[in-house]
Amino acid sequence: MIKQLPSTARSLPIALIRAREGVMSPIRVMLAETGITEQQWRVLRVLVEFGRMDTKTLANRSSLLFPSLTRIAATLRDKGLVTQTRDDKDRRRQFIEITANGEKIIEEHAPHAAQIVAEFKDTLGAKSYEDLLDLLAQLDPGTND
Amino acid sequence: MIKQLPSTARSLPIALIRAREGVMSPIRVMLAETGITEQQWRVLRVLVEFGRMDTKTLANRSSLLFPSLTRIAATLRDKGLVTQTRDDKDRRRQFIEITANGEKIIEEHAPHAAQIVAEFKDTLGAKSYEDLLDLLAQLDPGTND
DNA sequence: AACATTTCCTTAACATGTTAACTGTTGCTT
DNA sequence: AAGCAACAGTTAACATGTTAAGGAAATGTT
Repeated sequence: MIKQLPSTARSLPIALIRAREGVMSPIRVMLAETGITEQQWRVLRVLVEFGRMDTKTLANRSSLLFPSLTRIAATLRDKGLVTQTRDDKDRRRQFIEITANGEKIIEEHAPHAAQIVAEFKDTLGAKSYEDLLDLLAQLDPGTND
Repeated sequence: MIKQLPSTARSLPIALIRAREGVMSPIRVMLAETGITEQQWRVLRVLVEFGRMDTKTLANRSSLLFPSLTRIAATLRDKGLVTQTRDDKDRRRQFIEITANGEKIIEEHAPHAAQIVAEFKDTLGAKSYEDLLDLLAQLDPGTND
């Protein structure tokens, strides 16, 4: 019997995709004028929040897989938005740091981004919004971070 | 000021990504033994649930963009899991239908998939689980479907 | 009928997701 | 010191996400 699966309308994975699409849609419009992608924005934001860090930590905090981050870091470096430096003590490791130009992009668009987020908070109501974040956190495998 | 943005730990887009990753992780393990991808699984599931339909409707119900569906449909056709036929009345349109082999894959793995979903339901509790789906639906742009 | 417009779908181009194989370093063992 | 496992990153290969352009068929307008 196939009815063991929930209808696609009430499928958790699909609901997550659609919600993400709904949230990202206006954000993508905002990002279009920055010239960087959603993931690049995420990386820069993490760098602004936490400062210079090694690639592994950056990948985790940005919720990106390693191979993706390798490519994204190269792109950001070519755009002059971050710098990459080797660790002298452990030459396998690499540190990534945001540049002034990188910070500028985040700063210039932070208000707009904040406004978009605020609108979703209004849509759901403050309490539901926090509840949602809590529920989503429970589904997150790396709740240990 | 950059503090206008919420900490990445409480960012809605990032929370959605991480939750999705948490949910998809065990599902991907299950899919690995089917030989099809997550999106291909989604397309087949929609076809099982609703039957033969045109590409546009299939794309919407599968939460896939058109170009993606074009490629996925071609892949599934090559694997013999779906068939594509032109509409005689409107030869622009194309109908896609699941094959017996396609149905077989869904049926054989539906119990496992249902079990994975059930475990998440247990984790959150039945009520929270439904609340979550409701909240996610509010973020979905196409709540009209 | 001729034309532009719309619709359904495909292709193209670039970025990312995902898994696996590979390189270079460091650390540990013997 | 030689050998080997573990670690940090990279590269490769294939599939998908995303936006834009293209192609073919249907529709609307004049």
